[in-house]
Amino acid sequence: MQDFHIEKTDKRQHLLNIAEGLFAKYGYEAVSIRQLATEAGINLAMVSYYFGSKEGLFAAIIENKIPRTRDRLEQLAVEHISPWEKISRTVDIYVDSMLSNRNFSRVITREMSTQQRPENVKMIVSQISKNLEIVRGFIREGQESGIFRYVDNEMTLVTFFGTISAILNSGSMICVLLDESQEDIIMSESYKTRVKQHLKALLQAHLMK
Amino acid sequence: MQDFHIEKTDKRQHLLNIAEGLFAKYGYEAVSIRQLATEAGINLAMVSYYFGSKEGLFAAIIENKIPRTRDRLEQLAVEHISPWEKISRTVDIYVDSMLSNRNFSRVITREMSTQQRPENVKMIVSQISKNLEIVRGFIREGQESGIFRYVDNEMTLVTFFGTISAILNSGSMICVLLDESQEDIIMSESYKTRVKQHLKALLQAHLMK
DNA sequence: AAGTCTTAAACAAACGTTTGATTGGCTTGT
DNA sequence: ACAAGCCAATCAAACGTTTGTTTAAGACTT
Repeated sequence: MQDFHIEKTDKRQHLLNIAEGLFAKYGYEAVSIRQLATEAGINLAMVSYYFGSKEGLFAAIIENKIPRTRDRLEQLAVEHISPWEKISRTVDIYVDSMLSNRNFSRVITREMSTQQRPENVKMIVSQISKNLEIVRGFIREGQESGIFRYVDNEMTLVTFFGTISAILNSGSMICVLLDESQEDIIMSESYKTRVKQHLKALLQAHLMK
Repeated sequence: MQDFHIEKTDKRQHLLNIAEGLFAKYGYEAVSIRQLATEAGINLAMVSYYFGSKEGLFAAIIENKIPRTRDRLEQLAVEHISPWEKISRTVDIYVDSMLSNRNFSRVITREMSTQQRPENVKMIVSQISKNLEIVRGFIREGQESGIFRYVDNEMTLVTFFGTISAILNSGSMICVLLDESQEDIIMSESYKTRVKQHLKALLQAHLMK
């Protein structure tokens, strides 16, 4: 069921995509190089040839795809809109990017919950924490201008990311909760809208005076 | 660094505890039977002797420790207290049980996010969803008696569990966020209190009219 | 003495990685 | 223009480890 007509230059990227999907589904250790090679339609030696090692492949997935969310947040930071509007747009940005790059987000989440490859964790944390700092800035802004309550800002951020992570990582649980049979409902546009609406309502009630 | 004076009858349980910790830390596939045996101070053949296989050991961890949260929730359900009081006590129950059984909760979370052993996922989901049903009942109760808003109930539950899961699984992220150096701050009693307070404030603002 | 527990050793299978041969396109010297 | 040389890409095969599991003999308990 795989594509045997892969463009030469895209072969490497094709392998990266396949690997991302398999790692997201089964976890790093559970996916063998042979499985990767078979599903990507290449020889297993090519993995080492391209990336040096299995770990090299994994690192490449992370490095090549650290989301470009930062740019969008920084752009948001300098706009002349209300703090609440910034929070609201932050919800849009994160739900869109994490649910659109579902596999990647799951790989990242699982890597963070493991203490196996600390250098990876450090790198991811350093990236994400910069984003968190920006969002925390939005909350503070609202508080200093008197329209937000003084809540537990850090825990509020945890709730924000925790909600999205839960949606990404507990697909089968969500399906039972929503009485849905198919898991890919999570990817649908209407579902994204629902998640956004919920997070906005939640944060508005929590933050706004 | 291991205990060489293990009570005979507790040897099996000791292995279960060690395994739970290692699986939580590194993930199922990344932990070998040899590593398990060494850290538990037993012969590696004992794992198969006790549990038949590595998967058997894993299943035993799950089966022997499906949290007794249900009993506490069901007891809560029949008490004559306000719906909000029930939600508030639910927060206490879940934060206590999940943060006190941190390793177990992490094993469960990771198992759910994987599509490796579907029978395990099914079992876990069926257990948890019963609990969710009870909590959802509390929310409905509040809505029908007119003191709760009609929010997105399912998403609210996702936020509830997502927040606690994020705390359990993203320890290093949280530490950066809180400017803490040591990870075991998460286990401290004062931290538990903080999580509870946050969740209660959040849910109150979200739910109460 | 019987039966349970414990052990070191061995097992096949699967793992990530390396090797050496082969290919095919590109440059180079004439 | 064309053979020679080169280099990156690709492959099947084999490498040495490590994996989970089994075995068969020994030790301990009752």
